[in-house]
Amino acid sequence: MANDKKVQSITDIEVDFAQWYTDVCRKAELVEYASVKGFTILRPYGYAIWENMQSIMDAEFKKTGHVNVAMPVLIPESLLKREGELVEGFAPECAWVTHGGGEKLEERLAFRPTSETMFCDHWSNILQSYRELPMLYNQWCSVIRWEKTTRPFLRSREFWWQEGHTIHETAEEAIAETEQQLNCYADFYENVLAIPVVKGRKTDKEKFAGAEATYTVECMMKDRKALQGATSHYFGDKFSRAYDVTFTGRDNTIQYPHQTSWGSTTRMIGAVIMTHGDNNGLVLPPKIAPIQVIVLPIAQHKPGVLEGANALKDRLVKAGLRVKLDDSDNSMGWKCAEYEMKGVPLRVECGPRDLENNQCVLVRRHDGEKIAVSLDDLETAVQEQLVLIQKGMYDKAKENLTQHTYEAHSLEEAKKLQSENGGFIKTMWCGDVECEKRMKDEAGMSSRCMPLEQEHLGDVCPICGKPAKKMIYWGVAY
RNA sequence: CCGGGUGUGGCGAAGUUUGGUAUCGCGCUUGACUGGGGGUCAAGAGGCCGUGGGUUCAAGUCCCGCCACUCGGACCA
Repeated sequence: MANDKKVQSITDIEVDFAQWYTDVCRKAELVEYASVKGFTILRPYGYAIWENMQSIMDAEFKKTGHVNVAMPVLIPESLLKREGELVEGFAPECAWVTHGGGEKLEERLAFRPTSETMFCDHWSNILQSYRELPMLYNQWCSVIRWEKTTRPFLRSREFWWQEGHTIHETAEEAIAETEQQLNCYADFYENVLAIPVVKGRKTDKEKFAGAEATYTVECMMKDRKALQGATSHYFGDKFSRAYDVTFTGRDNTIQYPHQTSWGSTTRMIGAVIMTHGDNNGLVLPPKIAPIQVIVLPIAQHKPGVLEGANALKDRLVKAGLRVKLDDSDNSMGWKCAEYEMKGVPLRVECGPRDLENNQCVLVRRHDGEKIAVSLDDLETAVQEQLVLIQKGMYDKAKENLTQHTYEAHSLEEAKKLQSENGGFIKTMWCGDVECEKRMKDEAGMSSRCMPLEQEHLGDVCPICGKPAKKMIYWGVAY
């Protein structure tokens, strides 16, 4: 029942995953393409999801002392270029402003691809004493990176995100911040988005340009490809030195603060789509769903029905839920399909027969289960279901992750597992970038991360045979 | 950036081979009947066929250029 195809306008997930994804994005009215390639319009429904994500995350950031700021959108070229690795990493994908008011600028300006440079520049002007540390900043904004291949949410030339930037008196504090924010992301993914993650450290090849260490949460999509969910970076004092950010320490010497940055983007919406979605469209976890409950009156022109349905809606709103009642003249079938496409977690059906029996019918989006409940218990029953749905969605995604994480002891085995099953392949690794490149060339997989929770799978690197240093996850990534 | 594909009402397509009155489905508007899984009927509105040149009595259709989008590859949150 749950897998019955009810929405005809969305390509089947088994037929063409990429097309299915695009169909969902558009049929659920999340995005529309804009007139410049790689730029998308986040439509009200899509933006509402983002707003829910934002408000939950923002509250978490504030709990740990972070404050929001707003930095300029343009970076002078000379400022951007002060740190070599960052320039190398980002310059190729910068968009540049060369003219202002019709006149050519003396120095061209980059649209921010990320804002480390501006935070550093700002700090170099305001920081004086260790007493002012740490500075725990965050900003919600969009950035521009001139990507060649673009897809809604997953890779666009402009994307919305939050970027946290902090400076600390000591390396230990900065490292602790990096870990804290990584855990913040992991918790958000698991508890809010209902997406299980693998927490780990990126290899030098995959880490952020200019970072000392990059930590990541990696998740697995329904097509078993990997998606980098969010990253948290430790910079040491590299940027501080490059941008001359200094403070007077407790011992009255000039010191360089230790820095972190961490970011998560609207890509998380893509992760939700590809983790939970099905052939009927989007499936949203209750915690971020713009509409948690859709109330559908049946035969609404019959006396008492609409009134009954409205009363029911009012009770749920009063209980603190995000509820909508659709009393449009569309047919029942149309409405069911519409809210399934949009991923509304719970549908409440309320018709003449139900009202006669003092009941209504709850239908769960993620598994199609129907439950008749007495109107006496409406609020508790609905709230209970939303909790169960949130958990049910996580469990289902966790099963996909666990089932498709494999262990390999040779390059051949890794190749075979990848081509037959997809998913994550875990192996030991010597730490050599050459082995990483070989895995990419021969098996098509990049390293995802070295999980924080290490397992001992053997003593040697399966690629080169040298002694192994770490257990590492591989996968085909978005 | 390399290779393939596609541009025709809001969306999806047919028509292009062989030049000859702009088609279909969905959606939209108005009204009626309906209503427990994308309802039925009726009447409407909406298109210089991506763009610029050329060939021709005549171009959506043929020729040349450009642009955009899209799918693979390389690069990336």
